[in-house]
Amino acid sequence: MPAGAREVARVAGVSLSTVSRTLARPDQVAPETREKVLAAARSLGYRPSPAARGLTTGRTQTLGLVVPDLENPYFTSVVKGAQRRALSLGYALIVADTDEDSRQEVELVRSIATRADGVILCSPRTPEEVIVDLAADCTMVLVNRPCGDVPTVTIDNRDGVRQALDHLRALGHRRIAYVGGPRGSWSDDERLAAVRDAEHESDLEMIELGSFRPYVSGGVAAADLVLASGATAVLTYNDLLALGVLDRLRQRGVDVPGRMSVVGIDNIPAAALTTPPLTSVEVPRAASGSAGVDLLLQRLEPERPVPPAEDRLAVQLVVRGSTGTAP
Amino acid sequence: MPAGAREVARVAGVSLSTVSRTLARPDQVAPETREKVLAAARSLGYRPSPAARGLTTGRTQTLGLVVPDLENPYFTSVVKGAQRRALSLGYALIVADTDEDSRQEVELVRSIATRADGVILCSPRTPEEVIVDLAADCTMVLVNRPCGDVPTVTIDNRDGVRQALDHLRALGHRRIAYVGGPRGSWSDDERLAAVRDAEHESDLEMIELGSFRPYVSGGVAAADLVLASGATAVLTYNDLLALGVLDRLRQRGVDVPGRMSVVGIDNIPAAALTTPPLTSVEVPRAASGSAGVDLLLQRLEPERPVPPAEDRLAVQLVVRGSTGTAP
DNA sequence: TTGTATGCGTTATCAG
DNA sequence: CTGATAACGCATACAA
Repeated sequence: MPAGAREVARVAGVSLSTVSRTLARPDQVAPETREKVLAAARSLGYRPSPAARGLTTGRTQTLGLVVPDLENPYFTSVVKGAQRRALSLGYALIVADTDEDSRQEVELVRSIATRADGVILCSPRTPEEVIVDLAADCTMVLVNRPCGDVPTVTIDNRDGVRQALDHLRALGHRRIAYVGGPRGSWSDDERLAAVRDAEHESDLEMIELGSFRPYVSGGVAAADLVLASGATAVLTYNDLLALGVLDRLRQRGVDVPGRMSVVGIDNIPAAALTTPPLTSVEVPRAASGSAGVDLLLQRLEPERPVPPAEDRLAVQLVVRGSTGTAP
Repeated sequence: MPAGAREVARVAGVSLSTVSRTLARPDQVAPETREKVLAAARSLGYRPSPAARGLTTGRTQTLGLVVPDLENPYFTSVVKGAQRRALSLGYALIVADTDEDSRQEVELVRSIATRADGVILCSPRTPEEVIVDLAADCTMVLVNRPCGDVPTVTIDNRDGVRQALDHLRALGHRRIAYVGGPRGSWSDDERLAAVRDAEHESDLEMIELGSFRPYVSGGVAAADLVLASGATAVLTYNDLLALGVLDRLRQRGVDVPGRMSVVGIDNIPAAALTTPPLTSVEVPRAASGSAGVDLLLQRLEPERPVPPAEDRLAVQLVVRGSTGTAP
């Protein structure tokens, strides 16, 4: 149904190769011929077949993105950022969700890798060896976890925790709980490490709780432990956990921030809408996705002049109503 | 780098076509040969090139999905549902976000259509003619808006409004505001029509407000109008608007549901987390995406035995704390 | 049941 | 600057 280059050539009265050349390197064809070809192409609504092109060039102009859960607001933003950037660079983006099941992840990535020039993988908990293995025969980059020498874009987790704890400390809190996320995830490791550093380098007394699954339900469960711990403030692994904590505290009639201050990490959209609004560490989620694309393209097209991809994104505490002076 | 069918043939000691046949129609090849081929393929990590296959078959085993905004929780779920279903049927899914800019939508769809066997389009506000035009040379289906004779999966908007209003009426409310969404969107038309029907068929007095952009900010703006209208309850076009309304009401010290009851539509995850939790009409968002894929496949592979795709999905009111008896 | 030959739509190479 | 021709990797007649 769609017109092919052959027909464009016929209509324009030139050869097939001239058509191809006109579209690929317009400057290597006579202006006059160029116009004829372009006109013919336009009138026929010609669009080169990416499949055919890919066969000879080896490039599909398509990237892949694999995340654990599309509905997790964190990854939603990563997808948005990656899609936007990919599109603007002329690439389509295949998106896949592993449903938190890292077993099918390898197969998924391999499958996508055959249709794409490279894939961006968000996989917080998959074993390092598995990823290194994968990276051996798929060109890929990682988001939010370093692994071997696979190119990675990360965020400054430690600084985020530091900012949050500095804030709480300034408000007079000394006994602070940390509600941990998925044990073994790089982010949780980093955040936990920063928590311990803070404890050693200041007069803070940190109480480590967890791990919890990084969803609202986990936070609900954590809240009671936090209360029992005698802490006057709590920092959670992410905002979803914080939302759960807030919800449970409200249920139990605990005043926030009067009796307990709460800080989350990620600054997802919902954070601004709770009662009270959640103080949270803003992390550049969309920028992570965008940077993932840049990093990947840097490998795919070293000649393209892309901005030197940042690989360690900065974070910034956003103070809202859920934190106040210590009781 | 990746092994080709030719090499598999060499290793297995058979011809190229036998390899191809073994994978496509295993029963038309001698069991013994089959094993040899499969073994060779496995040992080489052979994966057929989708591009090459697509060239001869005309199918890419890829679908496209275009939405206005990936970060809108409504579409996030549609994407999740579509991705899941596509994957389970052996298709990859290219996802694109128009950033609410329907001008680039046509080009985007066409571009994706060249790489996919069909595309699912969520486009609430694009003019009908534009879509009909597009559907003329792209095989596509629509989600959440009927248009000409393009296959569409919709939800039962009218029934949703009816359920919401029945609920409020049962609680004694008689004067109810409706905060409208994007004028001209099919969903808003339907919901508005249901609102008017309800007014004519009962003793309800409906106050139409709007239109508002279907985001939290719109709800914040709408809240003051709602208060001024003398209504005792408000139904919003969607949950995001309802969240905005709730937020503003809290700011102004209005008791919910004591002085004002609030009902949203969509039942997005955040609806359960507000204070008070939001009563909302659950709409099967993920199922919409899933059904979109089914509908598309029904056209692409009429022979495949798929469940007869439902094209009008049912909704169900979920009552939470934001609604109570009329003051 | 298996192998041979041809074509899918494009790019790339090379000769004109 | 342009045109003929050979790949690209696989599927599918058709022949054996």
